[in-house]
Formats: sequence, structure tokens, C-alpha cells
Amino acid sequence: MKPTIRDVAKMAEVSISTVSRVMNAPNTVVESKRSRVIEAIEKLKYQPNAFARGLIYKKSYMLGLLIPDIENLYFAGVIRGMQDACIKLGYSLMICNTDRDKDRMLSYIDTFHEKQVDGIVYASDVLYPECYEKLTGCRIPFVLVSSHSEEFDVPTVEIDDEKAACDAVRFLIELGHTEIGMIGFDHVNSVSGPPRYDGFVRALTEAGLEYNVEKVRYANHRFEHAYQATHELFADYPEVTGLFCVADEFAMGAISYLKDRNILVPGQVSVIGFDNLRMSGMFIPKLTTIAQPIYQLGYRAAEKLHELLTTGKVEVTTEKMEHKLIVRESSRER
Amino acid sequence: MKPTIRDVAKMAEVSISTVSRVMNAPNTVVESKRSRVIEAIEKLKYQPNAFARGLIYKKSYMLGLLIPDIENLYFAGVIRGMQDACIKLGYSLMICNTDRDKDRMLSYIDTFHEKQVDGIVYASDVLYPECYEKLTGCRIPFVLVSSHSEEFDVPTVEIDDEKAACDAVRFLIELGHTEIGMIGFDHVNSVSGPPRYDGFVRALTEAGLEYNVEKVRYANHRFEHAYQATHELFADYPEVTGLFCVADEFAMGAISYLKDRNILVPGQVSVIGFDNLRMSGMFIPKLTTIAQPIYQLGYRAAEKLHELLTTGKVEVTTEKMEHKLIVRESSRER
DNA sequence: GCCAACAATGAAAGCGCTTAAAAAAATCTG
DNA sequence: CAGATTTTTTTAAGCGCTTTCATTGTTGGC
Repeated sequence: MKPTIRDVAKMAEVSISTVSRVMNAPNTVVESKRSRVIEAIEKLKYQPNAFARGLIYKKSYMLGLLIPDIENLYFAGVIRGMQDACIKLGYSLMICNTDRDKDRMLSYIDTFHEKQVDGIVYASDVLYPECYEKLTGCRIPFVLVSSHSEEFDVPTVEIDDEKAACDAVRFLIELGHTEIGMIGFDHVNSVSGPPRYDGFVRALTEAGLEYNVEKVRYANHRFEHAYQATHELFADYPEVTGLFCVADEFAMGAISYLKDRNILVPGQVSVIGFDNLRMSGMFIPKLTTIAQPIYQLGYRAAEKLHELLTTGKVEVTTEKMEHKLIVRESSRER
Repeated sequence: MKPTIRDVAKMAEVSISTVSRVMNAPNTVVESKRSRVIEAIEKLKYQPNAFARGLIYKKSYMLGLLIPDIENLYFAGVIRGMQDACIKLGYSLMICNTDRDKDRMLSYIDTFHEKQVDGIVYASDVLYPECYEKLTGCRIPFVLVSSHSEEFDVPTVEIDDEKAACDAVRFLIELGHTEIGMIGFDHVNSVSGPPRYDGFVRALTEAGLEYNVEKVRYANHRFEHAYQATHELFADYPEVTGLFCVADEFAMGAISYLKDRNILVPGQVSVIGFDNLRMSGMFIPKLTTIAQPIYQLGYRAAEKLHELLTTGKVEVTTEKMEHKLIVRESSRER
């Protein structure tokens, strides 16, 4: 059996309340007893039971994280940031991988509820109304990261997708490209899909290149789909020389396709990605991309949730972080 | 306030033990009351408090996972497998990213202990004696995945690193390569470093190519290091035409270096990786590699831990899973 | 040297739940 | 239909901890 506070008390020959006080308000107990208690704790490798504590404090000091795809380097970065923030703030982290499956999200929210997490960071793409209902029904505070909701008013940490996409496409235009295509996120159940397309359209329109707006094909988060989407795009628009991919993973898939077709990147086609994953600088060619502050997004989300938990509200609801263009080798002047 | 069992009891006009029985032994309570209770539970969105339950059952139905690097696709795959197994077996999962830092491991073990996880899967590379002591001191059952320990007798799920490495190098030899180099894991604090080097040596020796055994440089988990290590290797041994990398990430770093030096892969140098990450089929060139059953490793580890938790022991201590050679585009006949 | 003020300690209640034991209700038996 | 038996429900104890409140021991002022 694991030792309990009683065992410590017995060994130190004090009452359990004294042991408790040694842990929670050490200076209210006299030195001689305190050291006896500490010694007993160490000897027994005593660790207070979080269940008993949670029962009293009604706090678990545990945060939940809902992630759509753990095998996506993007979210891996978010996790890292969030976990570091959690360490700083004294929380533990429970991570659940939803695979973008709504039922799984719902079921994980139940788990979080049962385990009494103090709050949740929701990174699972779209905030489904069912999830929102459940979360508010359970009264679990939560924040969104790399997501947002038009319907509901929820604290959010994200970048400006529209502007970032616009910057990416502008860069392609500055390079002299006039035939520009895009590999985007499917718009159904997607938060960043529409704004990134809007940014694409805006950059094009500003430059009088509106005729490109239909040169878009959609893919579904994984490079294999982007590979296929690129195939379709170039079948219809072989004239494209500038390609905007809304994710580095898509850019990799696209370049992989172009390579298989012996189309040179950046020789014949310039490709710009989005995210700046850890691996993007090592792809061949190294990716030009829009960098998101991935780690910071996760970090900030945890801080924001903490703010919400401690003060009951949040200073700014929607927090936008900065993106940045990173020019590497997958793009070139036309 | 969150509703408690009392609130449900009051609403359904029964005692709290009846409510409890509805949840734990439904057929011991008469239909009429049962449905009243169920209705009340739903109306209140009641969810039993895991703290109170844990206090009684002394089980959290939560497993801990210690991961060295969440931004490594390899471990992301392990997590996926483990999480799916956890869903099947009724556990929740608490994932902690150690960044290979011993102090962080130790501190996470304390957290796991306090949160009363039922067991731990330890994937953090080396099982440090301190960690072993702490884990056994706390009496937390644990299993190793993609790791093993010579000193201690711990249930383990892994592949045969020596044999897998040997197979990789044999393949290079079959291709006609006679000048073979390796980018390996540093041997200090590494579990798979030494056996993979041993496999390299064995394949070489079998083929009478022992003079290659010194053509090795070491890197530290990330492709940047592999890039640098490849630089050093080729500075000393420009004659190398076959390169064995002990991780796909290393292979990517190596190829990236070779590309920057205008050395063609596979034209001039054949590269074989290890792991078969999700991305390896999309790298340029697509990687020839030794596939590990990454997902299954994680899945199996969770199952094994469950076995240990329920039966108190484990049928086979060290479980070896099969690796497989996957030939793609980064290798070619000499 | 006596009583007020204070510090240190312990006893006990209670957090939300399960469950053994007791009580009550329902059913059976002769 | 009374008493025995079975089924259903309630009461109450207890899981490991914190914290309030009462108690004891110490100081110190006069």
C-alpha cells in the first residue's frame, strides 16, 4: 500500500493535521516537529494523494488539450509550447488526439469533465456547436488555439490567416508570377480554409490578377491529398508558375508531385508553404513559407486559459500573433 | 457548482446510494426509480467526480507516458498507437514530454505519482537508474517501449535493433556498395545507438568489408546534427557511396547536406534510413528505409502495461516486433 | 504570581463517492 | 394471514486529505 498521511504522522509521532500543515503552511509548525515530519515523508517516499486533495480544493491543476492530429508537426509544436507553459504555471497536461472525429471530441470532453480538468485548450479545428454546448454545459472554461468561432464568443489565440495568406501570395506576385494557383484546405469543417482563400483572392485582386482565383484545389490535411490535388490543379492549369500551399505539409506533397513529373522547383514553379514546420528547412528544396509562431501559440493559449481560470475572465478575447515570411529555396524570380 | 450525487438523489427523490447503484449495478434497482435517476442525471449533466471515485477505488484509470521528444514523428506515432489502445482498454492518457532531460523525467514521475496514474509507459530513451529507483520506490508499474535495460528486469516492447541495422547494411552491400558509412546515434545515453552500430559492423564483417567500420559519425536526434555529421563523414571519407542512417530524420539531414554539395542521391550515394516515418515516402527522393511498426509498438506497450496492471505480471518480459525493409528511391545499384 | 493574549497542536467534520450492514418493503409458504 | 425469506432501499462508515475550532502550552504585563 502507498503510504498515507497517517503513516507519516505515526512515524513522526504527531497528528495528521501537523503533517498537513508541514506541507501547506510550514512556518506554523515548530522546527523540531517539522524536521521530524519531513524526514518521515522522505523515508516513506510519501506523496500526497491528488484525489483527496482534489476533492477538497475542487481543483485538479490539470489542463486538457484537444488536438486534431498528433502526427502533424504543427500540433506537436503547439503541444510543446503548451506543456512548457503548464510547467511554469504548475499544471499537468492531459492530451487527447481527436483525429478530427466529432464523436471522439465529445467523448474526450466527458473524460476531461470526469477527471475534473480545470480547463481545456481546444485546438481541434472547428468548434462544433455540440462541443461548445457540452463544454459550457459542463462549465469547463476553455480557449481556442489556431481556431476561432463566429457563432460563439470564446477566448482565442491565433494568427491573422487572411493577412498571412495575402502576404504569401503577394510575395509570389512580387517575384513576377502572374499564373498563380493554390492548394487549400477544404472549406467544410475548416477554420483556416476560408480566410486563407480570401487572402489569396485579395492579393490577386489588388494586383489585377483576379483571373487566377479559380486555380484552386483542395486537400485534406495530409501530404498525400496535396499530392493528388496538385495533380488535378496542373492537369487543369499547366500554366501555373506560382503555387501557394496553405500548409508546409501540402507544399511538400505538391513539390513531391512536381518532382515526379519532372517539373523543377523553383526552376519552373515557385512554391510557398505555410506554418514553417520544424522540418521545412530541411526539405529539398528548403521551403519558402509563412512562419507561424507555433510554440508561442501553444504557450500563450495555456497562459490565457490560466488567466481565465484565475480571474474568471480574459483581457482580450481574440489575440492575434504575428506571422512572418521566410524566404528559402522553393521560390524564385520569374 | 457542479452537481453532485446528492443533487441527483434529491431530484430523483431517492437516496444517494440508489443513485450510486444505478451507475454501478443498474439491475439491483427497480425500473421505476432507475429511470427517474437516469433522467435526473441527464437533466443535471451529472458526471461522477473522479476524485471521489479514485479515492475509493485507488485507481485512476489513467496511464502516464514519458516521451523524449514530441516533435519527433517517431514518438508521435507511438502516442497514436498508445492512445488508441487506451481507448480500447478504458484508460485516459497523460503525456509528458521530457526533452531527454533527466530532471524533467524525475519531476514528471512525481507528477504521475501524485496524480495516481495506474502505470507508466516509458519511452524516454535510456532508463536511468534514478528513474528506475523512483518508479519502483513509488511502486508504479511501468513498461519500456523502444528501449530496454540491461541492468533492470523491466517489461519491454521493442524491435531487434541489431538485426534491423544489419539488414539495412546488408541491403546496401547487396546493391554492390563497398564503401559504406553510417550516421549513428551518440552512444552515451542511447539505447539503440550501440546495437545499431553492432548491426552495421556485423553486416560489414560478414561481407569482408570490415575496413568500413570506422566510417561513422554521430548525431543527436535532430536532422541539423545529421547534416553536420554527414559533412564530417564525407570530409574524411569522400569515397563513401552507401550511407546507413539510423533514423529517417538523419537520412533527411544527410540527403539535405549531399544536395547542398551537389552530390546526387541516389545517383552517387545511396542512403538508407530507419523508422519509416509518415513523411519518409514524401521526401525527395523518397526514402529507402527500415520500417518499424511504430503505431503497433505504442499499442502493444499499452496492452502490455494493462496486462501488468491486471495480472500483476507479464507473460514475456521482452517482446520483439518485426521490422521490414522498404525500398524506395534513395538507394540504387552501384 | 495571576490572568490575558498568543502560538502550537490535535480532534473532528466534511469534500463526493462506494459499499457493508441495517432496515424496510415485497413476496412467498404453509 | 402470520412468519420466514427475498428483494430493494437507506443509513452510515470510510477512502486521504484540509481546515475549523477547541484545547493545551507559553509569554508577558501588571
